[in-house]
Amino acid sequence: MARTRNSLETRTKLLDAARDLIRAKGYSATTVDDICHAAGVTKGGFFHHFESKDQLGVAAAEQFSSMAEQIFGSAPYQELEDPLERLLGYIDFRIAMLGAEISQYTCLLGTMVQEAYATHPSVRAACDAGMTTHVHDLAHDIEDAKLLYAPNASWTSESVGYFIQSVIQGAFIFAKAKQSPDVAVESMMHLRRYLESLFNSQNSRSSSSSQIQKE
Amino acid sequence: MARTRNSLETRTKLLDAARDLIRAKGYSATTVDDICHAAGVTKGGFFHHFESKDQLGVAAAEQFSSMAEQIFGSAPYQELEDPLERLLGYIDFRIAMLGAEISQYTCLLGTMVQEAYATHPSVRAACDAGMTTHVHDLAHDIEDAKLLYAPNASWTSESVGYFIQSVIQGAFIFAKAKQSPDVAVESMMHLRRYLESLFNSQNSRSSSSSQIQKE
DNA sequence: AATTCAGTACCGACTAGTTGGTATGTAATT
DNA sequence: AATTACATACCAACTAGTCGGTACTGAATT
Repeated sequence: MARTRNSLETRTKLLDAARDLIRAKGYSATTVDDICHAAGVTKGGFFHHFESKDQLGVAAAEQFSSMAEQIFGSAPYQELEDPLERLLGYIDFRIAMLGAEISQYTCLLGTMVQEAYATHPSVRAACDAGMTTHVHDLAHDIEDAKLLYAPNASWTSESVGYFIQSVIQGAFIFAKAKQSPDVAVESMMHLRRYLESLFNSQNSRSSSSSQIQKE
Repeated sequence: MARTRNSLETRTKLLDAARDLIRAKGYSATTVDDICHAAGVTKGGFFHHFESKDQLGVAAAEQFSSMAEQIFGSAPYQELEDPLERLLGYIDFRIAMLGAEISQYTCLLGTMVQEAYATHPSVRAACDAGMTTHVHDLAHDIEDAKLLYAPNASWTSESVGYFIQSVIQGAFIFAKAKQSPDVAVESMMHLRRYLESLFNSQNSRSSSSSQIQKE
C-alpha cells in the first residue's frame, strides 16, 4: 500500500490538512482523525510526526508563518522602491486576496489564538510569534516611509503595523459572519485611506505617481 | 437542595455560564457538562431549557446582543448632544473597557463566529445578526455626524460602522495573543484618529481621498 | 379547606459514538 | 542489523443527547 515513504512529504501533507481544516472548523473541532483522513495518513503516522495535537498546532502555526513570509516576501509590490508604495501595495494585495474563497485568505493564527489563548499556551505563543513577526516585517516599510514622509509624526511604526493587522483580522471575522468579503473589502479601503492620511501631512516630497501633487 | 425553582433564573444562569466559558475556551471546547457544572444545573435541566447545544449557542448570542445594547445604550456618552462626540465617546468607552480582564471585554459573537461559521449555520446567523444590529446602532450616530461635518464625503456611514467593529474585533485577537490589552489600546487610538480625520476636513469634494490636514 | 391532577422544572443514570493517545507490528530505507 | 516510517488494533475518558422518574406549583374540583 504505502506508495511513498517520504517523511517530509507526509509531514507536509499533515500540516496542510491541518491548516485547511482548522481554518474552516477551528482548532478544537478539528480532530486528529479528521486531519489523518484528509492527509491520507493513519493515526500511527500522525503520532510518529507529532507527539500531540497541541504540538501539531504549534507546527501548523510555524508553517503558516513561513508560508506567509514567502507569499508576501515575493509578492510583486515588493519590487517598488518607495516604502509607502510598498505599504499600500501590501494593502492592495490583501484586498485582491479577498477575491478567493474564504478558506483561502483567512488567517490560521488569528483563528487559532481566539480559542486557544487561555487553554493551549503553546499554541497561543506560536500564534503570537507568527503574528508579531509579520507585524515587524511590515513595520520596517512603515518606518522607512515615516522617515521619508512624516518624520515628526507622533505614532510609532510598530503600532501602525498592529493596527493594520487588527483591521485585517477583524475584516476576516466579518467575512465569515456575512459569508461574503464585501464588508472586508470596504474596511480595508478605509484602512488604506487612513494610511495615506498618515503620510500626507507637512513636509512631504514624493516623486511617485499617486498622491501628493502639491508644491 | 433545590432552593429556587425559577425557570428564568436557571436559564439565565446557563446562558451566563455559557457566555463566560465560550469567551474563554471557544464554542467547541466548551462542553454541555462544563456549562451545567458552572451553572449548578444538571444535564436534564440543560436540555429542558435548550433542545441542543447549537440552540444554546444561538440563545447565548442573542442574550449577548441585548446585553451589549443595554450597556452601550445606557453609557454616559449617550447623553452628549453632538453625534460626533457620541461616536468618539463610544470609542473612548471601549478603550476604557480594555482595563478589565480579557474575558470581560472580548466579544462572544466574534469568538463564536470564527469557529462556527462553516459548521454551525444557526450560530453563524445569530452572530451575524447581533453584530449587524450593533453596527447599525453605531451607523445612526455616524450618519448624523456626517450630515453635520462631512456631508459630501464619499464613504457610507455603514461602512465606517463595520470598519470600527473590524478594528475592535481585531484588537481583541491581539489582546488574546499578547495576553495584554496594550496593543489593542493603541489600535483603538489609531481608530479614533481616523474617525476624527473623517469629520475634520473640508469634505466638499468626493472620491479624491487625499486631504491635507494641519496639526 | 382539602383533594385531585395536570403541567412544569429538574434530576441523574444511561447510551452510542467520538476523542486524543498508545502498544505493537512490519515493510522499507540506511 | 538497526533505524525509520508508517499501519492496525485498541483503550480509557469524554461527548451530546435520552429517558424514566421526582418534586414542586397552581388551578379546578370536591
